[in-house]
Amino acid sequence: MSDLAAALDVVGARWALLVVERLLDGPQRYGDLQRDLGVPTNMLATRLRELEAAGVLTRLPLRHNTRAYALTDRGLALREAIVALARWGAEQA
Amino acid sequence: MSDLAAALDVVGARWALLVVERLLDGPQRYGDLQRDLGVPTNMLATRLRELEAAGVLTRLPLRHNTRAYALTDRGLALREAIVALARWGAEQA
DNA sequence: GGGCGACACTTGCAAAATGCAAGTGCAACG
DNA sequence: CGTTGCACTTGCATTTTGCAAGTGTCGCCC
Repeated sequence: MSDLAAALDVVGARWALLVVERLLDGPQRYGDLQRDLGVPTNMLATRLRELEAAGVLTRLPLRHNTRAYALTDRGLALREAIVALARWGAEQA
Repeated sequence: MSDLAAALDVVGARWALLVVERLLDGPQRYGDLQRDLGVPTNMLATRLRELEAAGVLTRLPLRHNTRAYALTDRGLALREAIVALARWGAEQA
């Protein structure tokens, strides 16, 4: 499997890169991600589980039953790729 | 819609970026893409149609009933993003 | 000129991913 | 002790993906 295929195995699923992009601005809570991205709640829960298992993000416990999601170093390392893709997307206008 | 979401609308589907990556080495024929990538034939046909419609690649007619697929300038502009993603994928080893 | 193989697909259907809407559990607040 | 906010889960419809087999066209060979 190529390096690109390996990357897509982790962040190639729908919404995955958008979630990571949102977290580049700092830790976010579940409800914030949901509202900002417009992602279906079950998909968001699934992606967060997968991305956590892949070591891309971690859960930060906050008060009582709330938590925030934050990128790990591996997640932060996606910044370059995300910026490059977003720049390409911007050129389509 | 964010720039990243716009990009993913075009190249976010399964196999799309892998097809583009393969074409970065130069024009390829249908059968070559199929064998090299291991992509199901109906998916390949669908992706090639979509990527052509999006202006990412074009068909080059060859002899009789054969053709090759080549990246347009817009397709070539994906090189940076693909390299960045592949590099990230390689770091997972 | 009829059969054969290569090439580029299409078609039919099963399996998996995605999306929508409603429901669950739990802690704090009043 | 009922209500509210948050973080999910669950059930089911829709869409996407995948597998396998079939179609059409052209050139080649006998």
